[in-house]
Formats: sequence, structure tokens, C-alpha cells
Amino acid sequence: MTVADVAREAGVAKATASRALGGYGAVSDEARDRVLAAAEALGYRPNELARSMNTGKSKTIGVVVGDIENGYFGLAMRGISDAAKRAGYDIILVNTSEDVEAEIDAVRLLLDKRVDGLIVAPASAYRTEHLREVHQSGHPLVLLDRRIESLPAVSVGVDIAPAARAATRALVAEGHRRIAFVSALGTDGERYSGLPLGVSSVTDRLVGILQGLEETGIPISPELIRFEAHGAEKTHAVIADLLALSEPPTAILLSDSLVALNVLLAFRELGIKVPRDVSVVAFDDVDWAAITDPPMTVVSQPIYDVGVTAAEELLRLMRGMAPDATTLRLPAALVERDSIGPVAVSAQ
Amino acid sequence: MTVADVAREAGVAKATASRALGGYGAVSDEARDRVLAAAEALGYRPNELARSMNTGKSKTIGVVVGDIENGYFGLAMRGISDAAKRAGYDIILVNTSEDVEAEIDAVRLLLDKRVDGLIVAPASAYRTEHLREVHQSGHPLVLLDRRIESLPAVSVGVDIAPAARAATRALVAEGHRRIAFVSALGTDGERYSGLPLGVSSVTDRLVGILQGLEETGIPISPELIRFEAHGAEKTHAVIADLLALSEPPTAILLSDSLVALNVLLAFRELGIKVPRDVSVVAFDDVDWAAITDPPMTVVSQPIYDVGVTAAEELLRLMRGMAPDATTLRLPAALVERDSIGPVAVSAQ
DNA sequence: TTGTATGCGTTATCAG
DNA sequence: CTGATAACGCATACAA
Repeated sequence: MTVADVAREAGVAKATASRALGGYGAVSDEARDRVLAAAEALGYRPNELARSMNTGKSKTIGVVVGDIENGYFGLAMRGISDAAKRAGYDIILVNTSEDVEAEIDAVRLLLDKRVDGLIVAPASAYRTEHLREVHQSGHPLVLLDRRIESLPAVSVGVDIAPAARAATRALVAEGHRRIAFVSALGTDGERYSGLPLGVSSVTDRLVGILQGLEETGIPISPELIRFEAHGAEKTHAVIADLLALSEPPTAILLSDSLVALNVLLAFRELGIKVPRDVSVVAFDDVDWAAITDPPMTVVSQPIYDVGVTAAEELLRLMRGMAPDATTLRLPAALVERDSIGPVAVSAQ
Repeated sequence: MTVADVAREAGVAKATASRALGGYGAVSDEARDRVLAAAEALGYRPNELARSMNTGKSKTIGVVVGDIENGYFGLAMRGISDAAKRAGYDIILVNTSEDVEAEIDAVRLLLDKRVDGLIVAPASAYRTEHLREVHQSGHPLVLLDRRIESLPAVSVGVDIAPAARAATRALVAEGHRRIAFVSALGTDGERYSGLPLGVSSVTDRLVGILQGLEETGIPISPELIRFEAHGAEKTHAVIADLLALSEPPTAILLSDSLVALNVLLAFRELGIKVPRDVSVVAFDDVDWAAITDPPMTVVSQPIYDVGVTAAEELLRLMRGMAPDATTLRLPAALVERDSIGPVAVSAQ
């Protein structure tokens, strides 16, 4: 069933049928009625591919994320999806497994499929030529969660540093001076040797933490800043290593909910009690944070809204409007529950 | 940059350039080299929309789920995505918020965009005309997680009944005779009045449970079968109601991980201890199940594999091959941890 | 092996 | 307001 069929059935020209069906141009009421009736009768459905071809618009946006299985992106995805749907857009979702090569391919393929815009959570802050090309060639692009300093594209994420600072100060207020940070970020085995890191959202956490430390006059100990904690085993090793230090941490900040989960698992295996032995604060107020023992103090992030905002900014860009700002950060907040306690006597 | 540009640059006809670029038909090595070089020089990228238009294939599959934010679908999505990518397919993801109308629209729109196939987790077992149409019109369709009795389309899910039966028997083995089942399924306020339910995956759980009960000679108590437990408040109400019964349950089976979370939350508020006061088994071995207090006994489901299998079955269908089977069920397993205990003395 | 001409289903242009 | 006709970018039957 094509427009031609409908036109013939309605006794009008293709152009008229097309106008009536597409709801544009000028069509007499009578002609429109005949066309619509014919379309209904024939069960006509437009071929969106053909339509896209000469409008140049596909009513589709591409979303490229590292791990859709991760609750963080799942929720952001939901926000993107809801906002996009409201505007009549569909979403092509590509999961890169945090692999830059896969990201490069994905971006190219999505452009080949003529998506109207792109939302990308960049896997790396270093390999960014492909995104720069996209941006410079005028394709609407919004960076999700992570920003790239050298790329003036719009980025939408969470203003995490202030909350990280607040979390750190909350720890210091309970007497903690040996405060560790554990992240799953891949650093090719290298130890911490200064900012920035490869992923801005992790950098921002650390920036806030270091600021909180400095303000309270606590010296920064590079040996307490740890990466590569992905997976239960590696995380267990990182925690065991940290605890074996001559001056072990009395508090640990956990970079994301997956790290938090693995750390709690390691604690259980090692017989560590929170907050008796170690105090803990995790980034991201995941749903299960309230049922851990004890309920976990966390930095809550408006992830769904980040998704909504990212999509809305992209829509602005696609309409040719100026973005609200080149870097949009939504506020995070410290949600105090019971995983912070005073420093254990034996550790003081 | 179009094929025409490349052809001109390479000094060949459009058709030759098209063949060289598309990697089909017969092209001399020399011509191919010239075309590829020209394409490279001009930065040519194919317009996949145009390509799709006359091949009839879009290399895209549509996936329609109720809630991408839900870890279950997030993981299944990952499986689908991985399998699809291996075969060179992209995915258009639509979230329906478990709304049938949204599902109907989504299916129609995806077809308009000429997806090559569809994977749908049906929101309802009753409103299925749209899916029947899709199937009957010959479009490759795979049902995810939930099957529809009257629809002979391929469905891929988990063989949950045997595991539900095993879970029930494990409960009975510890002396439980008052065993409840709590689900988030919407039933318009109606109480349980027989099978099947609106969602086959929930029906299957109940079938297994009832079977386990019958086999062990325990009478079925309709008042212990509860629905509508979605959200923390409603779940709290359901639990409070259950516990206020003259003969309250000593064990509860939780239909999914979200229900489990809300029930644990309600327990905490009500001062109920697991398994001292109530024993618990939850469906779906969500990542945090191992860190609850105590670690939770669960029915583990191979969700990622369900996603992979669904995508692979769809690929078979799209290739015109017969499906492996019309109903594919992957095995579930009872993972025993510590949330099942003997019946409390006061309740016996 | 290569080139020519035509079709895919729309929208857009321009007379009428 | 309507109709014929030309794009859109590519694939493909057919001829050379």
C-alpha cells in the first residue's frame, strides 16, 4: 500500500494524497476526507524510510552508552526515552561495553542511518576525534554524564563535586583522617598521579573529595586513592590491600553503586562491620541502598532528570536553537543514613 | 557526498561505484581500487536510508519493553544488543511503561520505520490484536519473557515453574504451611480467582508454587496470594495486611526483585526479622541479593541468555528459517542462601 | 566487467 | 487548491 494506491482509490493525484496524508500544504476538506477514507480502507501505512529520505529527518536519535545493564544508564535511558517520545522521536540504542573502538563504529553507523542527533556517554576523554568530527560537521550532539574539556559540545551531567566535598566533610566531622576513594575506572594499572582522570565524572568526585580534605587540613595520601576495582575479585583485592596498609583508611568513598556492592561483599567476606570498623559513603542512591545493613549514606544523583535534560537539549539543538548552556550540571545531594560512624578506637 | 560523486571522481559509472562500495556484483580489481580510493578521499559515507529503501532491509530490529529501568529488562536488553550487534543489526528501543496503548503505537511506528523484526515483551495477555496482526502479516516477531497462549509466535523466556515448585518445597521442608505469594501485577483491585493471570511469567510462578503446595498436601489459601504490590506504599500495605491475618503467612515468595526490595523495606519498618519472623524467597537473583541481611535465597534466572536467545531466534526468523521451537524456556535454579528458616515457635 | 535506465515511496517544485 | 514531474541516494535488471 503506497500513496499511489491511496490516490487512485480516492480519485486524486499522488501529490494531493501525499499532502492530505502528511498533513501539510493546502488540501480541500473534501479531498482530504476522500484520501483519509481511502487510506483507512486500504490499511495504508506510510513508509517512514522514504519519508525520511527527502525530508532529511529520520525522527530518530542515537544514544551511545557504555553499559545499559548498569542501573545508572538504565535510568538515564528512561529519561531520554520519555523526553524523546514526547517530541515524537525514536531511539536507536547502542551499547559499547565501554570500548572506544565500538563507540567510534557506533557513531559512524548511526550517522549513516541518518539519525537527527546523538547523545553519547564518551568511553574515553582521550580518544575523542570521532566526537569532534561529529560536532564540527554540525550534527547535533549532547554528551551524557561525562564532558570532554577540549570539545565545546553541550554536556549534561551531575554537579557532583560539591556533594563529594560534603560527603568528605561529613566523614571528617566524625573524626576520620584516613579517607580512601575506590573507583572501577581503568587506568592500565597505574597508580593515582594527579588529575584529571580519563572520565570526567570520576575526576569530579575526586576534585570534591580533595577539596574537602584540603579545607579541613587533612593531607592527601595517594595510596588511599584506588582504581581498577571492577568485578568482585579485583575489588576484594583492592579492599584487602587498603586494609593491610600500616595506616589503613577508617572511611571509604565508593565511586558508584557497583563498586559499593562489591565492597560490601568484600567486607562481608573479611568480617568488616560498617560503620564500626570502616565508615562508608557511596555515590549514587541506588534503590537497594536503603536496605543494606546499616542503610547506606549516599550521594544522590538526579539521573532520570539528567536523561530528560540531555534529550531536551538535543531537541533544542536539532531545532537549530542555541543550547541553554554548554555545560549543564544538575545538583547532587548527600543523603545521610547510617554508614558513617565515629573512628574506631583501635584505629585512632 | 553520494555514489555519484565517488563515481565521477573515480571515472566510472554510478553502478560500478555502487557495486564496489556495496561489495556485491562483479567489479574489476582496478575499478574497485579507484572507487575505494575516491570514496576515501571524498570522505564518502553511504546513506543507509536510501540503501534500505530498495533492499527492503533496514538492518534494524525493534525492541519493545515495559520498563528499561528495571534491571531485568536492562540485562535482557544487553543480551539482545550483543547478539544483534554480532549480526550487524542496530536496535530501536521503545519503553512503554507497561502501557498497552503505548505498545500498540510503538509496534505500528516501528513497522512504519521498516524494522526487519520485532522483539516484544507484551504488556498484556489480553490486548494482543496488534501482535497477532504483526505475526500474521509475516513480520518476524519474538515474544520476550511473556508468552501469549493464543498467539503461535516464538516466545523466549524462563522455565520458572519448576524452580518455583522447588522454592515452595524448600519452604515446606522447613515446616512452613502458610506460604504467601506477592506480585506487583495489576489486577484492577481484584483478588486471586484462578489462573491464568494477565502476564504469563507471573502465572508460571504461581503454577509452580501451587504444584509444590499440592504435592506436599498443603491446602491453597487464596487470601495468601496477593497482587498490586507496586511501589513502597502499596507493598507495605499488602504486607501489613498479610501479617494481620488470623493465620498469617510464615513464609513469602516475592514475584520479582522490585517487590523483594519493597518487602524488605516494609519488614524493616515493621520490625520483622528474616528468617526469624518470616522466611523469604525472591524471584530473580539480582546483584544485591547477596548483601541483604541475611543473604537472600532466590530463584536465579538466565536473563542475559534469554535476551541473546530472543535475538538469535529473531535472526533465524529474519533469515527465513524455521524457529528452534515456538516456546523456548531457559532453566531457572534455586539459589539457597539464608532467608529460609524454620517456622517461628509463636506461629506454629 | 561495465554502463544505462528504472524503481523504491515520499516530499517538494512549479505550473495550471 | 490540484496535478504532473522532479528529486532524494542507492540498488538492480538488462544491455553492451
